[in-house]
Amino acid sequence: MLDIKVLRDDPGAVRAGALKKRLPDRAAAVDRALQLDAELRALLPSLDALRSGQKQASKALGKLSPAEREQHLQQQKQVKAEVAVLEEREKQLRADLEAQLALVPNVPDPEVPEGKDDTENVEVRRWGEVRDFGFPVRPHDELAEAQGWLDQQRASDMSGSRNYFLFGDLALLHDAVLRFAIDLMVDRGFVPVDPPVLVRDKAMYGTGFFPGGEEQTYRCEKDGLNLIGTAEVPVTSLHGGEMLAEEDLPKRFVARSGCFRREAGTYGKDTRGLYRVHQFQKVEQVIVDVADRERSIRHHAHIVDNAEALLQAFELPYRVVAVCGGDLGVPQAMKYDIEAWMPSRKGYGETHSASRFYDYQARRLVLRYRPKDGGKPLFCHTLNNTVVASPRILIPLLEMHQQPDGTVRVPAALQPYLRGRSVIGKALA
RNA sequence: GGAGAGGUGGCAGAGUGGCCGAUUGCGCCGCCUUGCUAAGGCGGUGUACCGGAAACGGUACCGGGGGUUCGAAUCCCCCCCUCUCCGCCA
Repeated sequence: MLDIKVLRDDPGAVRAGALKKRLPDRAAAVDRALQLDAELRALLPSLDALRSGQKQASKALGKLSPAEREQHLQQQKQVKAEVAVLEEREKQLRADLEAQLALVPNVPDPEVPEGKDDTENVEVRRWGEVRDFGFPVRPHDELAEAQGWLDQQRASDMSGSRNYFLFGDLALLHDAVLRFAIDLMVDRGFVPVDPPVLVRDKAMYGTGFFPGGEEQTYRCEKDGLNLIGTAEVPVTSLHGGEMLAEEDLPKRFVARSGCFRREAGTYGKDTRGLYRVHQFQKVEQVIVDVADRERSIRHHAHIVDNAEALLQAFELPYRVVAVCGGDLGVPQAMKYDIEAWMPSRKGYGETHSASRFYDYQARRLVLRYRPKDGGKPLFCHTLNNTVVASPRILIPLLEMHQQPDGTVRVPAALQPYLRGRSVIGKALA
């Protein structure tokens, strides 16, 4: 949610931002919001004056004699009816304004590249070499099935497509990457969190997933709860509605959770293997800090660096891309994706997504802090990034570290999490 | 799932129809007293919106939403949450 004052001051910039995100209908919401805002502001002075009169008269009424009282009572009933009409109008306008304002996307930063979709994201840097294997490379799913580590057939029979069973050493590796990720982040000063995975609409709305993301979300209608697609939702919402002290900021969290995504509208896309699945585990980093753009930008660089440290420890080549306008979500002001090299895809595949929001989420969440100098409360800035998502990360791990005989080398950083083993799997025929 | 008690400002905690946007305490800010520290005295201190250059004025807000009333933190209804007891249970 943007401040309505930003729309009043510079509607053109907000409209242009929505268009940069390739969301023309959301750009139209800017004008609808301003129209409603103007109507509301035209209404309020007269309504307030009317209410003021009513309030005073009511107060006086308490002190009148019974005879005078009767006469004034009739007058007051009239006023009451007038106020009721205007209040109804006010309520409607406020609700409509809120709804339109919620549709207005965050304005992308100037540094966000122009572009229509992910093919126009701009590479910022690369790390690591895409080595020449010198033997036929097995796709991760074939390798994993051959090792007895993966069963997608029975998972589909049981739970539908895009589900999986992991077994044996791959199940252990899955857990190892997650635990490594948490340790890495705890070492870097983040507070570990195990959040709820079922949340009310308020948290989905507050983080900007609703309205718009309903089709991507599993919903437990009976209880009015939603399964989260990322721990960003509960963790960023953690202090929603609260007034933090500046001394408490920044807050840095690292959360591990199950993540659930319906993947509606992706039929036929990434159908193979463990790339796009309905349920996965993710370790997510979230930062809440003061309203300072420069600081947000620095945090953004840091959370990208945290993810790069993990990929480097996993010895996986990757690149960082600046996400273009058309591929940017509604609430984000700027986003970097990190993509690891995946031989079976013959390309880089997204493993991390680092977003900064400024106060867009905090406004929706009413997440505020009181500045040290005792000034007016301000909305916080929020950011988040993946630390690791698994099983997706297992794709490059298996594919890049496989050996000619079908065994898989374990990077040194992960060996402590596998009881010191440096290789997993048996020699395949 | 059943029974009860509660949800009030940054925090704690009064307030059962008009004198309440709300006593008081803590915290915070300013001034004063005081060799330092500790302690004390006086004053100030909620949020949002509207109007205003500002001073300031107005309105709304006592978990959320409806209702009764000229008037609601206070009475009624629905929902959410917290706590205690009982039941069930990984």
